[in-house]
Amino acid sequence: MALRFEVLAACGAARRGRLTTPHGTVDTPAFLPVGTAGAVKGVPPQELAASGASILLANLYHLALRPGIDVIERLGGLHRFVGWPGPLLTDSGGFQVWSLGHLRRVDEDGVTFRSHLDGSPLRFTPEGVADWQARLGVDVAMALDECLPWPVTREAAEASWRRTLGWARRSREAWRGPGGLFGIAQGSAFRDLRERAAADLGRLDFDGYAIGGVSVGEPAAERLAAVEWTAPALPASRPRYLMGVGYPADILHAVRHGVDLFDCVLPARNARHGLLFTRHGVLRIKNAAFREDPRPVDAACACPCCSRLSRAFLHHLARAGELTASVLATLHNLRFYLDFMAALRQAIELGTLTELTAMFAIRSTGEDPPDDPHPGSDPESSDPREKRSP
RNA sequence: GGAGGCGUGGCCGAGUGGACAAUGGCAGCAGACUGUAAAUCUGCCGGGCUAAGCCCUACCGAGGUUCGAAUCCUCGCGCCUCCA
Repeated sequence: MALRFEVLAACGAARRGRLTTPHGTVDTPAFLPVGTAGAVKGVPPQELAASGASILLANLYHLALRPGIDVIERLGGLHRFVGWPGPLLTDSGGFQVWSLGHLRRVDEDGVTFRSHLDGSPLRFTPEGVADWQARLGVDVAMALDECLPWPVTREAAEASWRRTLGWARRSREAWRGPGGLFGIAQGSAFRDLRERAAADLGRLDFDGYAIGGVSVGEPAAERLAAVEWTAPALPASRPRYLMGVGYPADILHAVRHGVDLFDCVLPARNARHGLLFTRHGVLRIKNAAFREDPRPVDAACACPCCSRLSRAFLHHLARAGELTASVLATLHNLRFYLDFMAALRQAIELGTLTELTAMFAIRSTGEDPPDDPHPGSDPESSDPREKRSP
């Protein structure tokens, strides 16, 4: 078996684990920064390691389109190509079935995309996707799945799951890579379907199991429910991976239900858009309130940004549209997420999970963000400009 | 001295008799973002109200023509270009 997963400690359903891959180990719960095209936008691979990342996510659809699987293979595989020697996971392109919904056609055998770059057709089948990921040499490959939009009828969700399950089976049989292969459970917002999907998938003996089909625009309650239904129904001996989630509160919630791995574009994208995560809540650095704020973004953070730069400077760079603002903010948000995950791991070992909500300014789980017309008025926040995380 | 051109909301800049509180862009104020077609997108952006409607004040200034003027005329003021 290419991957080994051990559960080192538990706290309720939450697990403190270790995933061993061909390119190194991943302490779980872990967060995977999203490097769609091979790098997190604005962050060189070396800096990523310094931020505390142990495993990086890249995207097969985007890499297959550009520069092409052949090119990466000839250049010595994905690790060498992107300059990241640690564990790598590639998403299969299943998410693009949703996000690029108008550019693809799904049939029983697979998916045909029309390139968003030049319109040329590109065929994705379970076997082809497994083969590409094997040739890239990734540590964790994802089976091709159909990520459904929300909402969707029960009939559509059921038919889709039957198809995705077939693809999962074919992927499992086709997998010849050096790393492990994860299957992805779907089921949309239907409890019995979610539970059945988890059970169906669990019988296929994957190296890990993902919960897919969330964070596609559904209400928070449904997203949380999908996790609560699916996670416990997946094999306990393998890592569980919640794809595309989320805010710290979502992550904490999922960890409490036994999820081990997460990935999300939020820390990187929000950073580029001027939204910074801090231990005192969220902060929109471009807001006028920070123009002359000499304090660091988060005094408790050791990222390159917080260790010597002021909010005022970051505010200035962001307003000036300077590239460096994005770089610094991304470095910070990633560091925040990775610190959060480290704290989560420690809390599971110590049995102090509950205290995290205060440490990282997490308001609650299981609720949509409140419609507060005056955010920042939380009495627990030391500064009215620091807003609580959703 | 002569000839011509131009002055529009914080800035740039459309509009050249009614559909104009006045297109755009920038700046400004706020918000969104969840397995990345995102360094993106959205809302507000003269003032006031018993606000999807109404009322004021507005296109350098002052007069005028007209049912009606940012748009036409006259006179100022300011700026620019060319020729001497």
